[in-house]
Amino acid sequence: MSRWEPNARERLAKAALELYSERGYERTTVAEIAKQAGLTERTFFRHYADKREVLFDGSNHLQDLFVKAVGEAPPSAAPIDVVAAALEAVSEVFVDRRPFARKRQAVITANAELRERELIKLASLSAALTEALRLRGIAEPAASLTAEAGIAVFRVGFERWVAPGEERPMWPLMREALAALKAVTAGA
Amino acid sequence: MSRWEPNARERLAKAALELYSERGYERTTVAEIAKQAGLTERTFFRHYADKREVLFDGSNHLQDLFVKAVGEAPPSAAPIDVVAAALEAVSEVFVDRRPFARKRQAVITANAELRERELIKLASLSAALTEALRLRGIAEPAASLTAEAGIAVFRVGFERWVAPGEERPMWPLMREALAALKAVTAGA
DNA sequence: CTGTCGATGTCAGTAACTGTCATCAACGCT
DNA sequence: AGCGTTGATGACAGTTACTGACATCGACAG
Repeated sequence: MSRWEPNARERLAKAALELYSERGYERTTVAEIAKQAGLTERTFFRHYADKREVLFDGSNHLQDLFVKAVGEAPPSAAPIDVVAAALEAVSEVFVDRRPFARKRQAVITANAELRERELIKLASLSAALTEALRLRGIAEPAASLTAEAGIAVFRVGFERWVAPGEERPMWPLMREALAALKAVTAGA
Repeated sequence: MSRWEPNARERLAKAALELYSERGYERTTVAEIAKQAGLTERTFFRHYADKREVLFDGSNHLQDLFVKAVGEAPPSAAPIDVVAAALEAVSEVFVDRRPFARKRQAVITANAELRERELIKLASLSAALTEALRLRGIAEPAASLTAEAGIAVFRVGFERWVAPGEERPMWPLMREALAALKAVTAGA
């Protein structure tokens, strides 16, 4: 018999999302989250660096997926097609996650601090993508710009995918966004 | 004779940049900044919403410049050319600001909280750009993607412009970044 | 049976940020 | 000249995010 209930980290993440949804991020204290999870405030900060981070536990996983997909693309593929392949691979793991994503995104969108954190996670993703593209022999600034463009497509596609009423799967939305970007940068 | 020294806001911004540069952002307290400026901590928070915002006083001005330049582009110009024109206009105002920009950027790059704030300012810029493009009749998602692409170019170009040893003016660097983006999204 | 380990609790402390009230030069009005 | 208002600042108390240090005690290896 264990001394404590297992899965402290997951309990904290769940409690945080619930409370942020109900009362709003700002009117929720860390002490309340910890109490809801049957823990203390100090333990919360042992699992998450700060009050925002608890909503971004999956971002490392997402980043790994992107990098892995880039690494597995055919060697001959053009940079933009590598990114497209990564977007397709990533889209798959979001199937069945839309209800959770919507709840989480509503919380993030409602608070500036959380939007900041989301942006730096996307920037980190972009940096990892840049590095993965460079490993394929793509030079700067093409690598950075391809990565930034890919993240821009991901952002726009994701926004539409979580939008209320939207029911199409993620990949077609990403493909549309990518096509729109290509059309726009083509010049006229 | 005035009751207080004038330009409290500017004094605070100057003191903050100096102290952040010398000791680092985290080891500087708001009380120290205020004291250096001959004011109190409470007054600091009357001028700036938080400890980060004091480094981003100019971002509204930059945003206005972007929007204004988009509005003044020839009506027949393609979206990407409108953004290019805006980048050129914006580049002009950075002449003579490179030493200041380098000092400020060094502080921001060294701290995650400040990078977050910088990212949300760029996101706000992107949103304003999107709106300005929509006012020209450009539909979604082309407007968003053009704006995001423009900001990506600005980011890459700016990064090179502030890099140590770089002496070329801003606009050629922006032009190069834009050309690289076009090359990359063209598909190869 | 015993010693180490690891997750948690407890507690004190710092600093960012906020609400509230007081102060007092400047300024306009009579 | 007198006087009420205004606006920028100071003073001060309070909340809460976050950190460091030390204590606790089941699990587990030997």
